[in-house]
Amino acid sequence: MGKIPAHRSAVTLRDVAEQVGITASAASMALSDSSRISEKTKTLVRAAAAELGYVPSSAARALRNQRAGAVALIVPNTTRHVFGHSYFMHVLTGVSSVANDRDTQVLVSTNSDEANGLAAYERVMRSKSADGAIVTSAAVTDPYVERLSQSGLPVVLIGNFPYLPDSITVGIDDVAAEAAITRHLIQVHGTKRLMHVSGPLDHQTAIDRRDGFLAAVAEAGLLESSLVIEGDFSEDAGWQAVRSLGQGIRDIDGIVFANDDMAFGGLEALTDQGLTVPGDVAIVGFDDFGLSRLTTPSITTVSVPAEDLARVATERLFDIIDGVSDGPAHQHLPVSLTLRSSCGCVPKGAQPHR
Amino acid sequence: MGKIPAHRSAVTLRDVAEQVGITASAASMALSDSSRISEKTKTLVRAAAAELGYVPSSAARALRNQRAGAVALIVPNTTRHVFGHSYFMHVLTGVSSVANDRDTQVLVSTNSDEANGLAAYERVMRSKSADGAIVTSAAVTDPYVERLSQSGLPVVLIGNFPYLPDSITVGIDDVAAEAAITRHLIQVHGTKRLMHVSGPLDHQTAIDRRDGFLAAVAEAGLLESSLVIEGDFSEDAGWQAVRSLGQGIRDIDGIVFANDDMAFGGLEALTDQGLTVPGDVAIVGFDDFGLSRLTTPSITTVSVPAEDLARVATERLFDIIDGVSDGPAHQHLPVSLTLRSSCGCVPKGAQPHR
DNA sequence: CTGAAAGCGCTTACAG
DNA sequence: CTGAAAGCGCTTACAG
Repeated sequence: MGKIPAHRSAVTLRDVAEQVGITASAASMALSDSSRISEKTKTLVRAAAAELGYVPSSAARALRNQRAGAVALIVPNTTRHVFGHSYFMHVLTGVSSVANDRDTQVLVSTNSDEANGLAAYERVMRSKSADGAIVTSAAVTDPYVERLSQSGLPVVLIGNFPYLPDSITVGIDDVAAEAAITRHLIQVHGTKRLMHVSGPLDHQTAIDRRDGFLAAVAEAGLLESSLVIEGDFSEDAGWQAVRSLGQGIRDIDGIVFANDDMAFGGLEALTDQGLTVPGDVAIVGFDDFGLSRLTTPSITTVSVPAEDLARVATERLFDIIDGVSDGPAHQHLPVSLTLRSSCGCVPKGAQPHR
Repeated sequence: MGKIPAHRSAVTLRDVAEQVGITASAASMALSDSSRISEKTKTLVRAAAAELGYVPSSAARALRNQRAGAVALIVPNTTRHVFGHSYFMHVLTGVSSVANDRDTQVLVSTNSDEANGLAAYERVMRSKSADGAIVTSAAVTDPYVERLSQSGLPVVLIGNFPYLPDSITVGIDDVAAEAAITRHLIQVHGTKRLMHVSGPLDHQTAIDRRDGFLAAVAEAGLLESSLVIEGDFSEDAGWQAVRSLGQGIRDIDGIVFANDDMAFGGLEALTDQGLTVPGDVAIVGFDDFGLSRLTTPSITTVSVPAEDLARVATERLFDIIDGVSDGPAHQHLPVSLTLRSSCGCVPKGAQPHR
């Protein structure tokens, strides 16, 4: 009693206004630099706001403006296992940086368990906690992605969703990229008997990369001598795929793994069997989220610009939220081939240590 | 005109109430299961809400209740580099799972650049976008952590902050853990000339782990023959530390790396120089965020329960928000030693493939 | 030009 | 017991 609680004393616009001797309305206009308010008053109000440490209430603003001032990053739990931690950190970083520039909060919805009937991220949108969403799911079978993208709410998907032609997407051309790296193996390193270890084929990314592999192999007339094994993007799956061939692995001279994690596992399995990489078998991965340059040998891979994808997707999302709806519905960002040792490009030991 | 926009038609409590023929007030009470409302009306209201797809406006609720219904996970950008992606995904997962159970949103503030004077996360709190914050910074020098923890706002820190005795923290006992794993190297594997590669010594974690190492070495009477090199938790630093000794590395028979990433780099450097691990030199790491079991040899390490830390911290945060302020100010969760090949425990090749 | 009311969507304290 | 007003903190359309 008599003591002012240190933290519960939220400073409101009214406090600022009173200090200057005007109404909250006027103070509001002053802070938004309205031409109705004199420069003198504006200066006074700004000073008072700074002195009192005024920060607008996000709730009041959201309610009044009918805008949350937040975007949601939605991560279906299955996706996390499929794409790994680094991918999401890159995406989160990209989303955050764009959102920060717009003074917008980032809400992460991992949908840990879809216990409550309504998917966690559906609630986020319906409660208007966020003005729009970035979705990173890739499972072809995820019904929520479809619902969300058709809800009319501002949503941008990262990846490719050919079965949702009306959605807005930002991705890479997985087919072309996987074809390109496969061609590299064939044309530069002369591999003739290739294996592809794919991702889970209920994921568009996995489908596309496999198709890219098959296209490159077919155009080189090597379809007959090639094979595809389905994995699940995990390091373990790469290991299993190599092992599953038994001694047959010795007939293979090139392996295109659909991501780096599987390449790590495959590399381990090959080494365990006394095969050298790239000497006996050349291998390549996909993603380049940070580990592929650290293995021995380092992994040749396709560098996916995850952070840029997120950044572009978020900018697109803001455009949609703001009613700017031009721009291509489906965008592809360029990727680059990162040539390292595992394909035979950089001689072992010759590469600088990072 | 005449066409009802599909998505902007937010259903409010008033819509629900009208359908039942009561006031919004009554509908509100019905949905919150107030004893003032008859069972019959409650049933009607619930049905109407379900039919119309009513979800309460988070902004209106927040404004009225003076509660955001969200917690913030604050990640100073320096920290991300220091602890890596996996650590944050574990923390995020832990925070999300507890927040989900409480129907609370998770807001991630990465404070990408502290351009706007006020740190991004200070704005989050001041604008009442979140009711409390989990902070994962570890830099001893971070002034914001101190300000935030002394702001009176509900804040729980993950880690140890001895210089902030009034803060609420959840961490592990880094000193004891590093001492324990060092003792393991000495007592079980008989190492006599030990090196410690520490983290950046302006981080409490780095200081504590170094102190743990020194304590164990001292109690074994090996202080004379031991040395400490400061790293920065990066894989590269581990590599550099080993290299920096030149041929002197051949006098070392045990290395305690302050985290796994540095152990990876160190392992590579050792192997490059023709030294075998654990044959010539036994090494151990710290963290166990997923990669240490995949290297060859796999890395013996201290398993840090990052997700549990986050979970406990978040539960604590909710208690504080709810005014429950008992419980220890500084909590330590137990850690476990995970014995693998790099210390010499599991004979090479004998371990099952993950 | 400027003052001050209305209203965003809730919840609960108050009046009847 | 129950109906309906008041008010959370903003912003802007409206009245003067």
